[in-house]
Amino acid sequence: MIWKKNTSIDTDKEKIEEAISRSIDTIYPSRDALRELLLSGKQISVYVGIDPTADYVHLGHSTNYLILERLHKLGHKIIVLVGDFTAMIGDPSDKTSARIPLTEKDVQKNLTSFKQQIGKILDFKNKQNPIEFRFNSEWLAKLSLKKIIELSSNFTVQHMLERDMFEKRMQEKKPLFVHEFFYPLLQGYDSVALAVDMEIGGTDQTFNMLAGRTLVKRYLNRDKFVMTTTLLENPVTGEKLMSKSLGTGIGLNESAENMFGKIMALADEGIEQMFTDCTRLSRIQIAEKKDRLMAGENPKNLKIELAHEIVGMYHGVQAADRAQKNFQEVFSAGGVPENILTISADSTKLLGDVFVDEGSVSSKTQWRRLVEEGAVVNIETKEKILDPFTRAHHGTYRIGKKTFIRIE
RNA sequence: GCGCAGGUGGCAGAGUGGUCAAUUGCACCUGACUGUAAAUCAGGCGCCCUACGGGCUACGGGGGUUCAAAUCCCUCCCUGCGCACCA
Repeated sequence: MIWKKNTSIDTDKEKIEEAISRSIDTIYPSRDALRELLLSGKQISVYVGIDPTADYVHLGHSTNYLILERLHKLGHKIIVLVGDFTAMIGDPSDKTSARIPLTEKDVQKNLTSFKQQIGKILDFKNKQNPIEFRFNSEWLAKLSLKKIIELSSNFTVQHMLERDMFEKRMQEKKPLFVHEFFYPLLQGYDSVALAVDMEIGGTDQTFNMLAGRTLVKRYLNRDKFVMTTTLLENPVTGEKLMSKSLGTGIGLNESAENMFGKIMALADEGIEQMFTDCTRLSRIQIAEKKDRLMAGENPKNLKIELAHEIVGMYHGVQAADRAQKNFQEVFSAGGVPENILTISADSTKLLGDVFVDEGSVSSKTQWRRLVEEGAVVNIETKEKILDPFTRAHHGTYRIGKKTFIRIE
């Protein structure tokens, strides 16, 4: 890969500071060293790895891309590495991650969706300094057993076992498979193959990224920087905030209305972190928000601004305006959303069957429960549905708090 | 290879012949309260049946014993621990 050496590198102090101080947990070897490198005017290459087994990108991931965006704007080289080969092993950091061989088609499909979502943050159209996409199967699939053995010889079993996840599983006497040791090894080798200057990832990736640092030092005799970013968590319970398995994630491709609503449902305590990690507001602007909170302003206002800001990033300002208006009308004032699912049915059918067939209700038993709980209301007549065998008359229905369906 | 202990619902983890569709915690759903906050409280949480009742499918896979099995027996698969191996 050849790129122009004279790509202009921005060494603006404040911009650099913004890029290396925000949403960051730790920088290895040190923040000072990184600052110095960025101030030197040299172009560095930075990569972030993505998992091609799913096309789910949520607000927690956006943190990394916002940092990459800042670095990209400073003129640095950005590489997105698609872990199509490592996906076959499954990252031990996340025990739910799939260990399935993906077809090329799956990968391409997920990648297209990924680009579409991340494209709202990163500028994939920049021609002067294009963002590069690489696949680690390119080099990992070709590794010989000889090379693999050699790679393994860079780490001791004790070193591997130091990893939190492994240590914990040892202690809990849970299975720990040999092939799982290869994950950090192979991810580490990615850094060598790409010959990058820095890798960015969540704190859960620390071990894997540091393995890369070790290998880069051995094979390329260079210092690879590792930047770990903070994970969004519930400040009260410490629970991961954006968890697929816990169902708390806010996906980047969700509708403006859903996204707005989910952000409003987050705990107040997380407002500041959300502004820092998920928006482009400057540190100064965020400090102002914080001051208002401290001064006793209703957190709801700040949260609305947060939701508006974030929805605006992914759906545009107009959609954010609409989502806000919609939110205030529907939930604050008890109205009905503008765009609701409309299905046609006639009264020869039972209302419950219509909803189950449509998918809003998971089963007839569940439907019966919902009716018994008083969760189903015909909004037009303001009447609760009390009989599970009510026929599907025309009208607008609300099931629970969030589901609205109109029958024509 | 040998021995011992295990494999239960989305996860964790009880239950060791009928009262088990399976205690409990987390997650989830609904209601109350609210700012659709969060926290809290109450209820629910396999599926089907116009149901204070009935049926079907489920406790790693397969087979068996029994009127009756998640629970007992056989077998296969998987995991942990210990021994052996490490000259």
